[in-house]
Amino acid sequence: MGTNRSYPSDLTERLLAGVPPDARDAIVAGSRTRTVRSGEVLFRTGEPAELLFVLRKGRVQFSRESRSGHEIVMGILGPGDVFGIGSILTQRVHYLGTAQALDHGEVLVWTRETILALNDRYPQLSENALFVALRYAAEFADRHERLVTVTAEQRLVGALTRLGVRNGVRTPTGIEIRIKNEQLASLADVSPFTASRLLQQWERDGVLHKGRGFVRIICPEKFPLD
Amino acid sequence: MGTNRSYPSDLTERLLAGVPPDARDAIVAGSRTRTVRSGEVLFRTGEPAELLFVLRKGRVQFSRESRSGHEIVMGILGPGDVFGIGSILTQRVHYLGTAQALDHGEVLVWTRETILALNDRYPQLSENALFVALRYAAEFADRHERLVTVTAEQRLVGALTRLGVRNGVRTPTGIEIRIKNEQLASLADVSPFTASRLLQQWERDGVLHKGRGFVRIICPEKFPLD
DNA sequence: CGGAATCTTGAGCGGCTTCAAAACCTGTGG
DNA sequence: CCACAGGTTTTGAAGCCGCTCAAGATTCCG
Repeated sequence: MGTNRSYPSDLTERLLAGVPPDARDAIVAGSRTRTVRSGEVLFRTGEPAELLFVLRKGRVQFSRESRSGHEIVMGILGPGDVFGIGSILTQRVHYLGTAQALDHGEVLVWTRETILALNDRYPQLSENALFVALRYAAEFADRHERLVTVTAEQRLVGALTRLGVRNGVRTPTGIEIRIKNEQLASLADVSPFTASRLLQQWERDGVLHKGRGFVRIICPEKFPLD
Repeated sequence: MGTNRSYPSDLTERLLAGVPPDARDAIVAGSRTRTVRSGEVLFRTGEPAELLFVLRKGRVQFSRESRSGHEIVMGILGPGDVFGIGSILTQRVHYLGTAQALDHGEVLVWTRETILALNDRYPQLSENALFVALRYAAEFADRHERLVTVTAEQRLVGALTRLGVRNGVRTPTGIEIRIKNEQLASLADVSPFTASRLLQQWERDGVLHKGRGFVRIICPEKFPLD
């Protein structure tokens, strides 16, 4: 099996919630710690779901590629996030997106075989996975609702604030988000041009500061409301 | 507990896959059979997920209401479909859509308390629920991809063919789908006017026949390709 | 038959996207 | 230190897809 004997404070909380400490040890012991380089692809859309991941350090982009070639970013994952959940199923399924590291980082990895055996002993695993899966479903549903109801500007505001809360880091001058225009645009379902223009405008209004590869939100309450 | 002692052939297959027959009996015995009238609401968006459903007869619309008041149809469920999956979680969650019967029909219902107890004995339940949840997530992801990549016309073709496969009934003259323009439009993420115009055009081309509340696909292979 | 729900039709228009090209940053290597 | 090449972002102008809105036509049901 694996090589881990200890587990990080609560970075596996989503997967191991409600699991007693000794069982946690056993489960984490079945994983392998793996470091990933920036840009490394962990799996691709449509591949059989053979591995389960918990992100420890760094960020991972979850995306799809449309046949017209352009990338649809479905989410930016951060430490603690669980992905590759299909691997917990006895029935084989396929990954529904591509996972690609955005930074140098670290993940816990279980093989399907291992996680299935563990789930046999600790069925709480699949229950927790169900919780995670439902959260993903809810996120997709929310995003879809926004896409068909609100304007491009409102979607961009929403995407920025969500990113700020989940992936932003506090700095003396505001909340900094490491993201490129193109990713941000895709997350908000807006063209990169529209994203650029709106960011531009908000920078003039003193709401945020931006540079290549990042946005720093200075004054979130000054975002347009309606 | 409930009143059911027998279970229908494989209408609970999604929920009970991989569960041995005697266990199936026990699980189904924990449910209550309930008939629903057309138009009846089983639960609403945001309510705590207290009940688990398996649809036996009839159809159920799964939808959301945007704050601007208009309805977003997320899916049309048919016999065998499982919904209200959040009820299997120990952690309380909320329904992420509204379930409304479209016909007079019949459902199996479990209370959260019951299904949690059953899941304790038969953890296969939450694994199967995970499978279902991932399918929903995949469906949302697909729909989103279509919305941002293909045209309104292509989405409408897609929605129609999917409906035909899942909810359509064979007739001598084609595959008949019971659906109103407005539902169809929402499923395809198109305005009802656009839907009407396109259907009109396809009727002229002899691809389908339509009336109030239904569409009969005569010649699916004649749908526009690109 | 009346009335409500559903569907159609036309005209107008508007929010975004598209496209091309230029400007801009940033790390690299001479 | 400077120049260069790559990726990234900006800008402007043009256009279009599909939506909106209002009004009318149709169908169904009680």
